[in-house]
Amino acid sequence: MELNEGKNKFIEAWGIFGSEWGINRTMAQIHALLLISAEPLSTEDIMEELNVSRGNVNMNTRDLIAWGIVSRVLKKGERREFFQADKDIYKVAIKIMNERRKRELGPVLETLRELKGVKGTNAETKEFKKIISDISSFGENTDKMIERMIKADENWFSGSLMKFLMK
Amino acid sequence: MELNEGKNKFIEAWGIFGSEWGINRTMAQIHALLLISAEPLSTEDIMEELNVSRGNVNMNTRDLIAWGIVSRVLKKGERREFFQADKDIYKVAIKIMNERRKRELGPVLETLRELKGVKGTNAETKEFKKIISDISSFGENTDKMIERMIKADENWFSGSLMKFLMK
DNA sequence: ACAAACTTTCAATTTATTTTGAAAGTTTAA
DNA sequence: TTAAACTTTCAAAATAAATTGAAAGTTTGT
Repeated sequence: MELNEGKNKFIEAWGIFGSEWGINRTMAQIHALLLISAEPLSTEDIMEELNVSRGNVNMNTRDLIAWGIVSRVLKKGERREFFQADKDIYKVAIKIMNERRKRELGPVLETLRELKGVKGTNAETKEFKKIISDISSFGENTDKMIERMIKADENWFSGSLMKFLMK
Repeated sequence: MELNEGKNKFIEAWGIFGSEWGINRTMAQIHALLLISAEPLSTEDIMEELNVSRGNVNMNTRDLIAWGIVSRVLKKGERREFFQADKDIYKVAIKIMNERRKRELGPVLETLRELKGVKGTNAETKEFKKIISDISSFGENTDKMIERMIKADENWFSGSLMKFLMK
C-alpha cells in the first residue's frame, strides 16, 4: 500500500471510530491527520487536506487543544500558528479518559449522589435505592481509578502494573 | 426527593450520559427505566413512561437485547413479552465494554494491521509506520485486556484485582 | 495610525440521526 | 380457519448535530 492511500485510510478509520464514541468526526480526522504528520500543520493545510471550512478547523483545533492532546506551535519567521499532536498514544489515551471523566462522568455521579436522598421505605423505593447505590459505587470507583492513574507517575500506563494487566 | 422525581432524574441523566458516549438517548433511557423497575415492563409500559412510539421501543429493546443487557421474559397467563434489565452493574459494564470492543475496536484494529503494510523507507513513511505501530500495539493490548476480563472468572471485575486497582 | 495577515464567531444551511406510525407480518386460541 | 393480540418493518417526518463562509475581531510590522 502506498503512503498516501495509507494516510487516507487511517484518517477515515479514526474518524469513524471517534464518531462511534461520541466524538465529532472532523475533530477525530484532524487529530488523525496531525498524528501522522511529521511536521506541524497550519489551519490552511488542514482545510486543504480534509476539505473542510476554516471555521470548522478553527473550532475543532480549539477543542483538541482543550482536550490537551494537540498544541499550538510557532515557527520562526512565520506569522500564523501551526498545530501538532501529542504522539505518545498512552498519554493521549489517559488525557481523553480524564477529560471524559471530568466532563461526562462527573455530572452523572453528582446526580447519583442526589438520588441517594430519595425518601421512602417501601419495596419499590428500596429497589430504586439499591440500584442507584450500586451504580453510584461503580461510578465512583471508576472515577477514582482514573484519577489515580492521572496523578500517578506519568509512566504508570506504560509501566509495570499496565504490563502486568495486559500481559 | 420523591421516588417519582428521582426516577425521572435518573432516566434523564442516564439518557444524557449515553448520548455523550455514542448511545442513542432513547435506548439509554429504556435501559435506565428497566434498571429501576422492580417488575419487568411491556412495550406499552415503556411507550407510556417515556412517551415514545411503539416502533422506537421495539427497535431499542431489540438493541438492548443484542447487547446482552436486557432480556425478554414471559409472564404466565400473559400473551405479550416483558423486558427486564440485568441489575448487576459490573456485568453490564463488562458486556458493554465487550460489545464495543467487538463492534468498534475490532474494525479499527483490522485497518491498523493493514496499514502496517505501507511501503517505503523515507522519513515521512517511517514516521507514519511508527505512529501506526504504536496505536496498533496500544489497541491490541486494550483488546486483549478486555477479552481476558470476559473470559476470566465472572467475578473478576468485583474480585480481588479490581479491588486492588480501585483501593 | 494603518493595513495586511491572520483568527474567531455565529446565523444560516446542510447533513446525519432518530423517531414516528401505519401497514405488513406473526402467533395464539378457539 | 379465523380473528384478535401482539410484533416488526421501514419510508417519511422530525429533530439534532455538524458545517459553512463571510463578517467581525485581533495582532503585527511599518
